[in-house]
Amino acid sequence: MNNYLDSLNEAQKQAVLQKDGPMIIIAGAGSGKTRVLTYRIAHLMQQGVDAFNILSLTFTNKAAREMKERIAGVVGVSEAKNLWMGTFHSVFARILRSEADKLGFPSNFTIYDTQDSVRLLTSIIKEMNLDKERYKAKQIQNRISSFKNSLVTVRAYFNNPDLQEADMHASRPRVGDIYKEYVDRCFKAGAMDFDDLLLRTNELLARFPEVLAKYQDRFRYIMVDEYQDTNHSQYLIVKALADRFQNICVVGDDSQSIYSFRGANIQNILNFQKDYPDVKTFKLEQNYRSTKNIVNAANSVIARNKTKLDKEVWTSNDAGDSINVMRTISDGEEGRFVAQSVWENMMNHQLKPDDFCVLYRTNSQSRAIEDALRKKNIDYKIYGGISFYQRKEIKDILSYLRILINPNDEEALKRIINYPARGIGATTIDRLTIAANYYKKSIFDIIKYIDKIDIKINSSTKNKLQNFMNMILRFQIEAQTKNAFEIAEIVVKQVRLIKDLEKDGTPEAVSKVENVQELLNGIKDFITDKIEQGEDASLTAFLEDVALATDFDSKKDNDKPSVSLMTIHQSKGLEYKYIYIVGLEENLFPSAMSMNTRSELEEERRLFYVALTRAEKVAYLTYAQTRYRWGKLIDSEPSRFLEEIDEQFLNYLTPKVPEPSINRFVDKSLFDDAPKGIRFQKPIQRKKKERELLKKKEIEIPKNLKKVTPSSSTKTNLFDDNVTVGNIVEHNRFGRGKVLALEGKGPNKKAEIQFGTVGKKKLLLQFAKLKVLG
DNA sequence: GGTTGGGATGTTTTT
DNA sequence: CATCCCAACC
Repeated sequence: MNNYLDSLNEAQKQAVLQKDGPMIIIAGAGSGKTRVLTYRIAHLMQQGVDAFNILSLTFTNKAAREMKERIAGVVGVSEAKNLWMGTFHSVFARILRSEADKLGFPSNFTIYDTQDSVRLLTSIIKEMNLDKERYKAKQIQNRISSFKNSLVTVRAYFNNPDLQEADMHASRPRVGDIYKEYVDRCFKAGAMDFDDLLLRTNELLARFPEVLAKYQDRFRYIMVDEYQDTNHSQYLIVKALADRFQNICVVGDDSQSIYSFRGANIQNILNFQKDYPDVKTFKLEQNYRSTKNIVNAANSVIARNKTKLDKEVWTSNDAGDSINVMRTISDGEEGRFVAQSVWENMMNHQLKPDDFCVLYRTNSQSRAIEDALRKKNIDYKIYGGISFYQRKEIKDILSYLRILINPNDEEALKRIINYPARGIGATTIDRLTIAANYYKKSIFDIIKYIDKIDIKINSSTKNKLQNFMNMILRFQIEAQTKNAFEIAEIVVKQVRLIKDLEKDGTPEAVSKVENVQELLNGIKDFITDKIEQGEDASLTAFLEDVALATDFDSKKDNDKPSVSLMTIHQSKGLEYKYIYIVGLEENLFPSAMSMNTRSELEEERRLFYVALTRAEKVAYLTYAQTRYRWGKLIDSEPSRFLEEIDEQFLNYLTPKVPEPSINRFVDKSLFDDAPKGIRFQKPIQRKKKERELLKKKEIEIPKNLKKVTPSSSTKTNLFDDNVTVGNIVEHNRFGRGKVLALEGKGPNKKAEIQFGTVGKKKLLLQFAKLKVLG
């Protein structure tokens, strides 16, 4: 307990012992950064700093949890509990909850995820009658997000001619109006998106000096990990909070800045010295993680970047193996190579699956690896991709829970108001939305007062709306006396979400039911865990946890050892004995989207640096000559990063220069002006032509003629009266079936038919075009 | 108003 | 290849 300083090297020790004033720790990859942070906090506490006065901002919630555990090992569990530790988003979400009223938000505001934001924008763009091709919701969402990350509020936008001109230039003059409407709608819904959690925190601190003073006084010692990946908004929060005591310690590595696409500004770390002139700088340059070959190879690549701080990462570890480079024919073969290699290494070196990690640039690359590992019966786990909480069936249930907490949550309401189907269609929702905009109320409020306002909705639909509302109100009452798990269980049962799925019986439906079950278990675990810890176990707390959770946060320790598969971005801060970096091809890694400017390419290079420095012992770099992308086979060139590694550290498992394949003898451009093939014409093109032809024909056929022409078959009849109970009939899609019952008259006449393929169906005879077989 | 299948369309990375 | 959107159909 008191000899923790002895385990540190000189540079680490200096950083731990530096107590007051601004300081920056430049921490090379694998240099024991977490160790330093942990001990520094523990040391502060031993020096008499109250845990309540320490704020530590980490990059993931998992990192926060692990650090807290390690600190608890030094200072004890009960003291460590009082530390403020977490991601920017989760720490400030918590603060915003307690101060929400000042900003006009309810304390149980909803957190919109990206999907919610995009849906809301889609709806706004539609309501404004804008061309959705020109105003793509996803792109607009991105743009708004970047505004918020650099603190450009709606008003700031309209005061900024440059930004407006840029949008004008992109033929999107209404971006500002959309932005304004989006912000208003979020406010009305009592919702904040991810960026709002930071932007509104800035607003809170700027507008309310007494609030700023309160948190400045509380957070007397502030630490920020992964500082190279903070954005402007985060930078300002930190600056404001640290302004009084100036006890600010930032930790990071400019060579590992990889999140500029979401607003991270590498200048924050590069310019830290300018912000705090009397800053003390510490450099951790000794790498404890990797072999000499890996460290030096990584250095040789990152040396090509121009934008960087001066530092020299070195190691006293063994030289280790050379870095293996493998070329394969296809992405499929790449996967098989990885699986085979993992298997052999496990056998030859007594390793477990969790000693291995496969890294790739894009999530879609996981598939080929996955297939190969599965065939070899090697356990694996994929991180990222579509998270559990994004799945439709899960989001639907969460939307019910969100509505009970905050009935104004527009996106949640729209998801579930007609799921399961209760006869509230698109037209009704549109009318409600218009009314809500007009009265400046939420849709839920409109439903509440539907009898008191002028709205064109018929009484039976009004009834359905009121039934829906009453159901939600009933749930709300239940929620007052029951815990999050109980209420979730009630919702799932009463809304019959599972029942329909169970009836379905398809493999997809079965897995959905399992997912719902898993969600319920997750809520239960959450509650017991929180109660045990003496923390907030409310439904609001759970929903917040879910909104800000990452894949790693949900990882259970009791999972069986498995090979990890993830994107390089997600691998930040992790380490594995064996690392496979796959897909080292031009246009994939570096990405085709990130080769236009020097700074983009430098970020790709940092990404490669991060990937390689995850490895402790052995690294494999693989690339494929052909790869499926968008379902099409394309040729690939090896990545430039392979060329950039100093060759002395490499071991080629395949000859460096591939044998030219047959199609490489032929210059394809020779045929560029050849007539578009008769035989090899793309089917899509043919279909397009067919459609055009059909269109022309349709115009030529008089409409009334079509009506009287039921079908080419004389045996079918539009007003089919010769269908009787017991008939065997044939339907052109459902196949053969037996008529079980008839109901209705004339055009409304329906038959209930038992089909062999699709089960029971009720069909209107008018449309069904049944062929009576007997 | 609900369902379904075809078709268009899009993939970098994520709190 | 996979998802989303829309038209056609029920």
